[in-house]
Amino acid sequence: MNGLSPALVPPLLGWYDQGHRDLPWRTLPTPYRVWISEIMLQQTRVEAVRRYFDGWMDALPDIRALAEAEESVYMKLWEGLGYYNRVRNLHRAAVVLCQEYGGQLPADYDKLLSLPGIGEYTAGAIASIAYGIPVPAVDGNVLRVAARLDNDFTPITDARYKKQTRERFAAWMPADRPGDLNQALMELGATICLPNGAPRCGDCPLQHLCLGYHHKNASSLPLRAAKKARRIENRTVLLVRCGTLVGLRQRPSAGLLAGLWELPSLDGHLSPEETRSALAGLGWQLRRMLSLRPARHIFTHVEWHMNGYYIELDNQPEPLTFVSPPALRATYALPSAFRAFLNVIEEEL
DNA sequence: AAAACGGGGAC
DNA sequence: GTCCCAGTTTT
Repeated sequence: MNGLSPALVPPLLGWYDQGHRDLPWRTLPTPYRVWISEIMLQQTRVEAVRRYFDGWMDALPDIRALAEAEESVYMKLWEGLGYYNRVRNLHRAAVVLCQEYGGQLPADYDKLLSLPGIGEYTAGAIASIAYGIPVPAVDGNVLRVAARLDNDFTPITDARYKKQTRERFAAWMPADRPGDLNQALMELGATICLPNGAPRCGDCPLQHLCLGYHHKNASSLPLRAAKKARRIENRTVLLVRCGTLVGLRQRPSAGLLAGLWELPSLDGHLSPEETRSALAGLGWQLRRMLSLRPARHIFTHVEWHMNGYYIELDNQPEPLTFVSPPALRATYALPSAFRAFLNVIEEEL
């Protein structure tokens, strides 16, 4: 009954070797593939990443291809995956790698850590999985496993708890198979030591070491800090057509959904009359206008409550960009928030 | 230390 | 509805 200790290594690796999920980025764990997969996996479930990984690799097979890619290309490949600064940082890091590291990811934890988008977890994951360097990779899974193993009620959202956990693993990371050990810990968290009070302790290879199980606290752990309430933003979204073309707008280069394309919108929930008036003031020549079914989209810290209008125009006013549905599908990265309204022209997309 | 930053799947 | 995910960066 040791809690988090080196005693977990043999049973955990033994369990991992008996069978684990077959993940595309693990079949050929080159540094580039490990890097891309780890960035995609930040705050994102494995099943979501599966749909993106191979497409990315086909389009941008190596670091140099990424460094030389147009912004619209890598943004489109990331469309719908969220946290879009991740893909901008991937590109920035690829440029640095080509300029300063000969187009290779360095086999060095601190050099990896210095790259844009690579923090403590990701540096540890790349170093251990791609290069066999004995450093920990402490993610949300590992924090949950650690809190239960130790019967520790410290909120795992506390930055000190994460740092402490990382240092405890670092003190005894085995030189043999550090990448598999890190992956086994995450695999355990994702398949056995499940969150939300639903651990499958009966199937756990570490049950005999687990203080949380011993004290019957496994399903009560870990503790997390309370979440903040989201603010609500009311928008009036416009699905604009001019002939067969769709009117898009590019979002500002900073903030929420930075740099992505979007359906144009107005602040607040506007009535048809208010909308007509506002658009006439902008020089939009309305031919036709229909109400669309309202929709909501929930982000981490804000909710959009959206009313929508389908609008046909006789002109193509600034600052809109008018694109054909095939061009929209192929080239313009649109966030998921507008999906409900785009469904109106789904058959064209 | 807290907030910003997406989206979706499971309950 | 709530939870939380193979987190990082900025404030």
